[in-house]
This record gives sequence, structure tokens and C-alpha cells, in this order.
Amino acid sequence: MDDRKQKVLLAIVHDYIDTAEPVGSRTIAKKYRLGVSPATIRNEMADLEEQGFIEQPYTSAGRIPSERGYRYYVDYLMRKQELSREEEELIRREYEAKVRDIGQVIHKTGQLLSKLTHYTAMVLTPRVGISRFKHIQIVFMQQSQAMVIAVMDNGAVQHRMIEVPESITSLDMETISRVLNAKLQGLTMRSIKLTLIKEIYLELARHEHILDMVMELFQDSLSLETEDKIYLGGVFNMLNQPEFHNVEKIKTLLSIMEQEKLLCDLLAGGDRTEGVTVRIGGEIDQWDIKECSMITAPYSVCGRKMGSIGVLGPTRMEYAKVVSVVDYMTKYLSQTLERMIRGWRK
Amino acid sequence: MDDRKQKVLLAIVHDYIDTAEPVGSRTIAKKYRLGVSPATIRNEMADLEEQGFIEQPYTSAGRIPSERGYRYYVDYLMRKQELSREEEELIRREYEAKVRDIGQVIHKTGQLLSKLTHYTAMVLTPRVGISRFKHIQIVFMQQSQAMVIAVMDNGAVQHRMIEVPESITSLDMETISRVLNAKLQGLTMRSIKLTLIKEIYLELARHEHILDMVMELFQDSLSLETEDKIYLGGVFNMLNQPEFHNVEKIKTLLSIMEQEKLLCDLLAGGDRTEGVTVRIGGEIDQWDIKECSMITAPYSVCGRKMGSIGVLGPTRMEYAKVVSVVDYMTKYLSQTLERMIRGWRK
DNA sequence: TGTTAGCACTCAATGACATAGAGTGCTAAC
DNA sequence: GTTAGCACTCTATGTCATTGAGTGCTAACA
Repeated sequence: MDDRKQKVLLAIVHDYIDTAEPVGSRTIAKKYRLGVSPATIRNEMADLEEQGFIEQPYTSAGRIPSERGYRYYVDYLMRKQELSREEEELIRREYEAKVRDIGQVIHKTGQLLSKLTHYTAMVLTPRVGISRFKHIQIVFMQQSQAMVIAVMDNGAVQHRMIEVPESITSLDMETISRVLNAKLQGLTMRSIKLTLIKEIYLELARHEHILDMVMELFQDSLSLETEDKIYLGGVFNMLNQPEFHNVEKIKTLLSIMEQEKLLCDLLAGGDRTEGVTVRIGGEIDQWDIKECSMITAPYSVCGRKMGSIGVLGPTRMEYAKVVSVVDYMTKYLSQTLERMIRGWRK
Repeated sequence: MDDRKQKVLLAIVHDYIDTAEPVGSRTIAKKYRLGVSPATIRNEMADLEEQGFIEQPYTSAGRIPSERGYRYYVDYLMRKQELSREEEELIRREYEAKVRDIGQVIHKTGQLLSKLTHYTAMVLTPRVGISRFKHIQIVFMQQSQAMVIAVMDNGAVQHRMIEVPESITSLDMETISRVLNAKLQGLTMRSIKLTLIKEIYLELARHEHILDMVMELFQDSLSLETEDKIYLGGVFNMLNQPEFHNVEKIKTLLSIMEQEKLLCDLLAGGDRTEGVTVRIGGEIDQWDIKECSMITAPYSVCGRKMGSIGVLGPTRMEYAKVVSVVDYMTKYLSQTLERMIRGWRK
């Protein structure tokens, strides 16, 4: 692949991303000033097509990049496009404005992602299954009512009102809390073993009833929050893309958007890798819609991967821009979460 | 409006709701067996059109109901269509399965609404601005960290970790909690007056720092939760309606769906009234999309209106069905919330 | 007087057909 | 190796005729 071929491919990718129209040789010669005539470019294009980097929608139309073409572009030709001052400023401002709990951070992240990229944003909520108990407390509330609170080391908080016998005193609750803390601190919900539970029940035999409810809370939290939740933002943006100016495609797209489970799997898929992953068209498997690409990256807190964020757009996507945004946002998100978890404000 | 005219109008409304095609005189005569010939029906239709109940999309097409026609239908002709056994069963089952906190109830309600009606469901979350403090507690967590918990009388719980000086003892926290409870119990967040705050600060002068943070939590909760949140479900359903088989309309519709603020206002609008409200086409004001109707109803807990639920569909909507569903669901929702708030399980 | 059959008329939807224009591939000249 | 020229391809667009559902009106009928 010589230098000029690369330039031609780059021109085609750029122009197609820009206009969504097949690119002709004349356009390239005129707009991208490679210093050669359309005829020469036509020769190069014929070669590029032969090698599978571009294709013709039909005989005698311009060329569009193939998936392989996009891949080559992303791997070798693309140059990172830093965020503008205004964009960085926007992110900073929005995050500082209102981020009190994890839910809000996730929400805000999704909003920003879709706003900055104009595509659909997907944010996976942090997994609690792998977060550890930091503190457990049973609090007396009023006449025969108490509340169980479990604070996890990722900052998540589970709570539930429970009914307790009137005979239970604050002191009892204190005792129960102490035992639970001693046994569970540092463990993940998933790793609570049966033997451990037996130990606890043995030690607190008198309060079996309360323990039942506490365990139930843990059980529910686990099963509820283990099934990843996803935040979607800017689905609407996709409709402005010309490739979705057709009702059937919109329907397929939206029906996929409603299958949260599927999206979670797709997002989580990139977890193994470090940094930003770009998947182009068919590289996203189990996928019944074509012409989409996905750019994802995991975010982590204190070195542990907690979830992923991603952007879904047409294959004709502004890769350079989106890769930068996703990269920047994971870092910002990790940072923010970390700060939150360490007490958030001094 | 004589009996036969009503029958003709009814036939037109039903058939149009069913097929989304303009209804001709022949169709009515054949399908709805009024015992008269198409020519007679044509005469009646001419009258109905003159009175503004139906209209012709163009000369020599069939007729479709006008907004006035739908209104007449809803007010006088429509017969309530009870839910089927299966539907009631479905609702019962789904609610019992997983409803632990208010968020889940709202979510589930939205899902059910859209599933049962095949239109777009909207559920307004309960307003905490008008809920009252039931119990406030500051809990020691660990070395210089504590948690503020506020339980509201509608079952909502606000919490936040706060940093406290190491000198603070559990006893201090107990004292603070007691004072806060004494002063605030039974009040809404909105109605905390400045004089009251001064009183509290005076009484707990030593703990100014902690109070600052507690007040901040209240402030944030108020401003955050006062701005109504809305749950949308089944937006995708609308795309199956033939009136939205055109990209421009889909775009308008979805862009409206993204303006949560607007939707909240619309939903909240029906709050004043008791029971189910039907708004047809232009009766929904501040609305730039035509051809939509909205069926809403407020739900209440312990006699106080807490929010609304609603269904948005095309004007060509199955009014009878949707009205029943919305009615049934508000009642079920109110009931469920009430049960939850009273401790939820015995 | 209300109902019905008959008929001419209207108009959207459909499909056939011609035309324009963008872009190509190939050839031959530079 | 590059370029101008040219014939060719194929979509998009517009025109026109045809079809058929449905109407309104008139006149006949009970």
C-alpha cells in the first residue's frame, strides 16, 4: 500500500464520513488536491477496490469505504483528534454541577457522551457483584422499625426498612451490626459462603428473624444489581444520520435498543481489553443490524474494572473524534468515581 | 344526533381505529350491518361531515373521524372495555415478583402500561417535595465517616456519606438526630423555614459543620427530586402505528420524547382532576405534533396525589381499552405504594 | 318522505417510460 | 506513469396513462 493509495483511501473515508455520499474521483481530485488528475485517482481506486478497502454500491457510482477500509483507516491512518477547550470545559462543568451519587454520574456520563459525539451513548453501571462490603449497620428508626444499610467499597449503598420485634433494643442492633461487620467486611456479595452464614446465625441465634431479612436484602441486591443496568442516551441522534432515513432500519435499530440484555453483553465484551476498542460493522457479532460500529472502553476504580462506556453509531462514524471522547470520558469517569468513593469532599 | 347517525359514527371510529384506512360507505354497510344500503349511509355521512364529526382526507376518499368525532365517541358512545382475566393476572404477577423500592414500582408500572396498550407509557415519579419527614438519623460508619439518612413518609429514602471531625462521638450524633427529628418530623422539605433552621443551628451550635452537610443533603434532594422525573416505556411501539411510517414524523415524535420537561408538564397537567383524563389531538396544547392523544390519570397515596401515569398514542387510539387500563393501573399502583409505605410486609 | 339503484366524476396510487447526470472503465496519446 | 477523451452504466427524477375505491347527485321506488 503505497503513500498515494493511503491518501486516496483517507480522502474517501473522510469525505464519506462527511457527506454520506459515495465519493467520485473528480471530487477527490478537486477537494483533496493530491496533485493528480481524476483519471489517475480512478486507477488507484480500482486497485483499492481489488484489495477490498472500498466498494461500489452499484456500477458507475462513487466508492464508499468497506469495513476493511474503515479498519485500515482506524488502525493506520487515523490521527487522534483532541477535544477542544470548550468541550473539556463543558465536561468539567457538567460533572461538577451535580454528581452526588453513582446513578447521577452514570446518567451525566451518558448525556455528555451522546452530546459530544452526536451518536448513541451506552453506559454500563458499576457492578456491585464484585464490590466489597465496607460497612454494615442496622439502625433503629422508630417503634418496631429499623433500617439495614450496607455500604460497599465502590460507594454504592443498599438500604431497606425492616420490621423488628418490639423487644429488640438498640443495643441488640449494635451487636448484630458488629458481628456482621466482623464477618463480612471485605467480602463481595457473591463470595458469602454458606459456612459463613451458618457461623453468623450461630453467633446471633437470638436474632434469627432479623438476620433473615438482612440476608434477603443482600440476596435481592445481588440478584438485582448483578444483572447489569445500562444507560442509553441520544438514541434520537441516530435518526439524523442519513443511513437511518428509512423506517425499517429505524425499527430494527430501536428494537435492538430495547433489548438491554444484548447491549450489556456487547458493552461488557470489551472489558477484557485495556483502553478503547473499536468494532466495525460485522466485527460486532450476534448483531442483526449492519452498518453500525461500536466504540467502547472499560472504566475502573482503584485499579479494578467496574463497567464500560461506549458509543454506537453508523459505520460511517467520526472515529477519530469518538475515540478521543470515549478515551477522555473513561478517564474522567474513573477519576470522578474514585473521588466520590473516598468521601468525595474533604 | 339520531340513533342511526350515532351508529354510523361509531362504525367509522371503530373501523378506522382498526384499519387506519379511511372508511367508505360500502364497508360500513357490509361490515356493520346497519340494515340500510350504502347510499343511505352516504347521506348520513354527508350530514356527519357537515356537523364536523368526520372528515375526508381528500375528495372521493372514505371518511375518518375528526377530533370532534373522537371527542363525541369518547364522551357518549364508548363503552368501557374491562381487562381480561389474563391481563389482570399478568399485572398481579408482575407486581408481586419484584417490587422492593419505589423506583422499581414506577419502572414496572411503565412496562406494564406499554405492554398492555401497545402505545407509549409515561409514569411520573412520586413527588418528594410534598412528602414529609418521617425519621432522620445520623449513623456512625467508621473513622470520621458518617451517614445521614432521611426517611420520608412516602417511603423514599435519602442518604449520603459525610465526613465528620474525629472528635464527634456516637452520642453526639444521637443528640443531633434527636433534635432534627423533633424539629422536622412531619414537615415537607419545601416547608422548612429559615427561622426553624436558625433554631436548629442555635440548639446545636457545636455541630455547625455537620448541620451544614445535613442541610445540603436536604437542599440537593429537594432540588433534584422536585424536578419531576419521568419514566418512558414502549416508545418503540409507536413505530408500529401506520401514522408513524414516515421518518419526519418519527423524528418529531422522538424529539418530543426527549424533552422530559415538556412531558412532565403535560402529565402533571391532568393532576387537578379526579380519574382518567382523555386529551385528543389539539386538546393537548403546547404540542407541535398532531395526531396524538393522551390518556392520563393521577395516582395517590393515602389520599394525597403523588404523581400521574399516562399513555400517549395516535389519535386513532383504542380509547376504550386504554382508558380501562389506565384506570386499573392507577388503582393498582396506589394500592401497591400504600402497602409498601406501611412497612410492606408484616 | 325516506330509501335505494345507477352513473358520472374525482383523485391517490401504481407502473411504464423517457431523460438527465454522475461516475466509471478503457483506450490512446503524452 | 499520467492524462484526456469517450462510450457506457445505472440511479434518480419527472411525465403520463391507467386503475379503482369512493363519492355526490339524480331519479325512481315504497
